[in-house]
Amino acid sequence: MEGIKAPRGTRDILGEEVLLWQHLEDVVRKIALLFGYEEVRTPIFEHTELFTRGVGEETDIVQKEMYTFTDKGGRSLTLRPEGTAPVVRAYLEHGFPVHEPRVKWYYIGPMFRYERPQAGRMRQFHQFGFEALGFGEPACDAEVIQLAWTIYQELGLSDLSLEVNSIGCPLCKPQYVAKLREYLMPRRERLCVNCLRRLESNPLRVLDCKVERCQEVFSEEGFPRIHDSLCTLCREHEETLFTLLEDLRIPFVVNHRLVRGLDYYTRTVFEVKVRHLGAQDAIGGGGRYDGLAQAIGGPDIPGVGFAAGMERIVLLLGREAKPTLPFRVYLAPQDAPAERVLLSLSRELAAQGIPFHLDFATKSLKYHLKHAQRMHVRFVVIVGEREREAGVFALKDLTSGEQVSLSLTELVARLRKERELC
RNA sequence: GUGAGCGUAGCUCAACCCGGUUAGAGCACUGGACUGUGGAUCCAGGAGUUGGGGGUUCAAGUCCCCUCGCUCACCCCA
Repeated sequence: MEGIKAPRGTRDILGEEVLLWQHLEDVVRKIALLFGYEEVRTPIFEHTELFTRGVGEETDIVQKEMYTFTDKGGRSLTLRPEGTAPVVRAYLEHGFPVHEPRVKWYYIGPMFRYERPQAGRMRQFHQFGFEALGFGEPACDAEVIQLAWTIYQELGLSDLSLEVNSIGCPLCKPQYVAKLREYLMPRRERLCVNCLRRLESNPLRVLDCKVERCQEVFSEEGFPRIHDSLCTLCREHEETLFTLLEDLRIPFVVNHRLVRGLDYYTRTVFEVKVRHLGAQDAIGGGGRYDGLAQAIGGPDIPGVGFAAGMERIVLLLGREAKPTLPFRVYLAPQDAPAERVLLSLSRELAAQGIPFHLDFATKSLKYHLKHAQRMHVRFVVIVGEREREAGVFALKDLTSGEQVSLSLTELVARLRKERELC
């Protein structure tokens, strides 16, 4: 067929699924407000350089997943693959380091990565995220994790696991990388080709290799743990965070192999996983990125944040109870004059804050009632010749089947009451 | 980028192995039985270039090849 379809890796969100998305967004905004995070909206595309420098040349995102294009002015632009670098760019661009160095922001919106789609992975996907810029304290790491945890709880998600690790800072990370390389080089025959490549380009990433033979190497006695290479400050940071998480009664496990894909992370990294979601089981992750602001040309500003995948969360929400449909009144005119009456009524309902669906007289009453039922609407207002002559509105309750004649004021009062009860 | 599975009506599927007339059914939709009253029942109707192209054959939805798309997995992540 010549019909144009949504491009690969994109999709339409419609029908009842929209209610799930709205619910998720409502919860995110509510919890953000509670924790004092303000919304920031950055462009969907940025200069490519922001991501190559901010996310890291060696990352999968930059090497193979970016939607990069040249605009008519010859600029290289990229559809944002993640939210943190743009937020930090906005922070720097608007001079926050000088006039308000400590901000807590959140965002919700689409991200783009060129990958083969599969369950829970799309080329256009959506994330919400929180970023605390200018905060170097471990308590802020704890707050961000608590924020994430609170949202998942508010959404009623269960079976979640939180993994935490520290990958050090520019002082101690290189020392560990050196140790790691030193340990692995004599054993390189036992590593997969992928790990051999990463050992050169991005050594930390070998840790989360899933090849069993590689993991055997990493599990052996004497394999250097990143934890043992942390400098004093990083170690203190980590210990404080763990204590605070325990205070907050947020269950977590330390995963010494958790490194995460983006180059900008320092110290704390964490990931939230869920069972029963197929291969793509991470529904959120984040960490500290004290080097990011400098990497994209700003001053030395610490930061910590997290991002969550909304498609994956909606998949989980969809398995729970169906969303409750909003209250709505169906307006069913029987003839042209009745359309005028109901059109006027609709203006009154709108003024009173009562949602409605107005259909038109080209359809039979039978159609209207059937249609109203299919829309899960409980109340139908019918106006035909009889009602017009009597100057009333017929209100039918589809649940009980009963029907009453009401004046305009009675009708509005009744509907307001029903809406309250809903 | 690699691998596997799958593409038939708006949706779910049948017919495919083993080629054979006009590709069927349920749901949904529209109308009617019921000329102003839904859910049930019955009847009727619209709807398909069987993803696209090529090949084999007297004959292709069915077999073969190519291509596009979808799905899942690898990779990696959200």
